[in-house]
Amino acid sequence: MATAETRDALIEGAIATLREKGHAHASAREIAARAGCNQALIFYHFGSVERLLLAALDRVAESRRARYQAMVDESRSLKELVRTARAVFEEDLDHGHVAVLVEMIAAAQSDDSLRPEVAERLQPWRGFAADALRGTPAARLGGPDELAHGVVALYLGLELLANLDGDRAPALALFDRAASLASLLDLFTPRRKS
Amino acid sequence: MATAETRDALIEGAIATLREKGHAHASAREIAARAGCNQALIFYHFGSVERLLLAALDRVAESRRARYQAMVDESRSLKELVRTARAVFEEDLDHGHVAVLVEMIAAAQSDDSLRPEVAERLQPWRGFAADALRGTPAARLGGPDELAHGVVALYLGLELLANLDGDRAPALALFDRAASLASLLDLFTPRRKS
DNA sequence: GTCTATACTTGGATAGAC
DNA sequence: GTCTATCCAAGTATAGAC
Repeated sequence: MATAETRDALIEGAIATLREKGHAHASAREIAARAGCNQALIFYHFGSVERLLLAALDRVAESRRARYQAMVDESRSLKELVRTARAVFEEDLDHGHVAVLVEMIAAAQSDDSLRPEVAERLQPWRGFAADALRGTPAARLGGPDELAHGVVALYLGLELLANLDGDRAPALALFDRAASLASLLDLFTPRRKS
Repeated sequence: MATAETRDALIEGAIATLREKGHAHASAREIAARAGCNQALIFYHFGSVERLLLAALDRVAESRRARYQAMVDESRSLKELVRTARAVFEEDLDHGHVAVLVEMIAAAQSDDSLRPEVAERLQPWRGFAADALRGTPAARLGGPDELAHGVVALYLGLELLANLDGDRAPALALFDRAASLASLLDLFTPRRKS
């Protein structure tokens, strides 16, 4: 098989494994089985399991970033932004998109070689969240950068709790409260950036 | 040695290991070395490594709950509550108290046997946060239960990001913004619960 | 209650045939 | 480029001596 196809299958296998089994059980043998190929190929193509997992993280992060960008572009008010965020949150939970990210972030917490790699790949998210808030009435509540940091942290925390409890209702209720608050803020500054 | 002392040493060893090496490297051998005793004793006293880790989680969770309760009791306004929360957040980061919790929550994400145990042990935190907010002007922004869920999620998320980046400044800046907002809310409802 | 010794399992990684 | 075979390290858990 061509190199590109095998690499692709391995990356998809790694994503599926991280999502369903977590970083702790994302072994070379498990991933290779899902990719339908041999365990040794991981080391041939990626050098180590860790580097394959980082490639998987790259793919998920980019795919989600694109999705979030589209979400922001479609929203014409802060309230709309919050409501779409709620929909995307459910989408992420249903498909386990963010679960992959959370697994890698969690694993990086106490792994010195993984930490800088994961941190670098999470960087765009903060910039993205800051852009989304800029020009929005929410920016009146604080600097966009600080607010963006909080939004990312909250999103990750809500994902963590929703998976833990197997119950997304509290998170969704919070989104709804935020939407009410947002529509209030929209009254004073109804228009978003030019 | 007496049973109680060995159990205690093992629990402390488990806490230290979770904090410094994470759940992935919290093995029986590593923990026993820190406790200054033999690996086999873990199975004699706790039955399995997992059950020892849960005992460690119990101890940390209870110790933090007591600390947070004291913090809430000392605060006379929402602004004071936020400022003390900021101080405790730094305390948690410095000593790695919440790191232990985060490790267990993260590990529980994709471990069917761990998930319900960890979820049960996190339960009091939401109730605690809800109590802290009740009677506070923050309750005007939404139901205390929903808000409490958000506060816990945000706290965990901020811890995750601060450890990842090795930089707590963005989190602290966020606390400061929240304090400003809180003092504004205090103007309208200066007094807390009777 | 605590130790040593050991059985058993899983996983990362490499060598070498094809 | 992909496979089989294999080495080696690390981990859980138990048996049995002390």
